[in-house]
Amino acid sequence: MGGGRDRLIQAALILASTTRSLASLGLREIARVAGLNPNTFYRHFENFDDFALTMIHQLGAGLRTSVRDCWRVPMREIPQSQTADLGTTVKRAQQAVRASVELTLDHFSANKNAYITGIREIHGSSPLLRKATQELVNSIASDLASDLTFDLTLPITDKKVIPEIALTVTRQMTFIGLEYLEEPERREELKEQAERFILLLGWGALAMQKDDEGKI
Amino acid sequence: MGGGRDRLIQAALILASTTRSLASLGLREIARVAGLNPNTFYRHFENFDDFALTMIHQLGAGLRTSVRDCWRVPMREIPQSQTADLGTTVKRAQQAVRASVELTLDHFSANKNAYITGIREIHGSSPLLRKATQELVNSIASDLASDLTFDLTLPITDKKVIPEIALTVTRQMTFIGLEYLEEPERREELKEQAERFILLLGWGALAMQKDDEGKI
DNA sequence: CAGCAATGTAGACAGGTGTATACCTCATGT
DNA sequence: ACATGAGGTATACACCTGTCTACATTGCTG
Repeated sequence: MGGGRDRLIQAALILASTTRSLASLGLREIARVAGLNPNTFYRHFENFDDFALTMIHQLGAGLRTSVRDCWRVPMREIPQSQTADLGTTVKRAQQAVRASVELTLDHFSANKNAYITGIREIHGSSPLLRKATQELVNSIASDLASDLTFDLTLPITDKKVIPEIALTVTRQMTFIGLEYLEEPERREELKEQAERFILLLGWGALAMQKDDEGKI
Repeated sequence: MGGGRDRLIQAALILASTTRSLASLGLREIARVAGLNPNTFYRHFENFDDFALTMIHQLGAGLRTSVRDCWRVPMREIPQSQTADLGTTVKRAQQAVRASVELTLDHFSANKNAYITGIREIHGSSPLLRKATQELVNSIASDLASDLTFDLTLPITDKKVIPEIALTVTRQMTFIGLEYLEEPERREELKEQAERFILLLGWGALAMQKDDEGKI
């Protein structure tokens, strides 16, 4: 019988996403669900912190790379701006955002347990796990910021504002994503809400910049 | 010796904000910190859920009423728009937002333990506490939405967008507020970040509306 | 084949936990 | 003046937890 390590991680994932927070799980509890002797735990991990951290990193690495495409693929289909007139560019951007939101929320559904477990630790009680998950959020946000600047040549001059928008969107998707998972009957409404929120930020960035230029 | 009930709540507040999540605290642990016999717990509360819920409600009621003024007071000092020209109105709005953010973050500092304990349960593991804290967030957001519509007569026609902005701002302050408490050296930066984010949403709402009107 | 490292198991220990039962104290209302 | 009930305490029980030591199985490698 092999793969005890993975079985422990799988068991913890199920337990954490359905019952309590990852940090509050017990080593015996996890081993019981995994169908293993409690001591097997020590064959693979030093402490419980070690276990939880490798789990977060493993889950996080998977989510980070796969969620990136949810935004990048639709973005690539937008033509570089400034070629066509502003009206059609905006319309295409809107469609891209809609497609991105759709893909991202599908990604939440497809990785439900991982998202629930991870998000639960963002504001959780263990400083170690909090730090790890917040770094993950920051990584995903900075991926998004890179893609926004390179793939979608936005007419935004203040380069500081794009990372901020990316971080805000990523954090907000934390809330909306969990609602999406927990209240399936509101899924369409939540998609529209997320889309509107993101477009609002985009519009805001453009309008604010135009105002600043007018003043200078 | 009296006030055992309050001493239990105070003890739980200290424990929850400094060590683990409220839901994962033990009844004996709390009584020990309160300097009381474990069984005293049962004199005041049915279960642990009962205890945690009354605690959330008590803390929440206090926070809700006092945080409302952090926004309302500066808002009241803005003149009704449409009287002066758009330029000065925008400037005054910006100052009001800055003052509101300042007051709100001071409010976080003054109620640090309560905020940490509460926010930790928003995405926590106990469905009961999650529901209670999310309702609290929704209440605060809807207070803000009311004040925005009545005190600050915004030129926004689509009435659905104001509650959405209020909810988004409230949720985002969850993140920024915790960072503000945990990283005092970044406080000024965080204030500016919060201010920019809120103004971005406001600009976005106005710009998007202007665009819609142009299309009709 | 022998040896070895990795993986899993069994049993035991000290300590913490929720909760039930019983007892004490003291202010309050009649 | 005294019964009553609320708040607080002491003890005990069964259970669960993390961790230690010792033993068994497996598969690879010389």
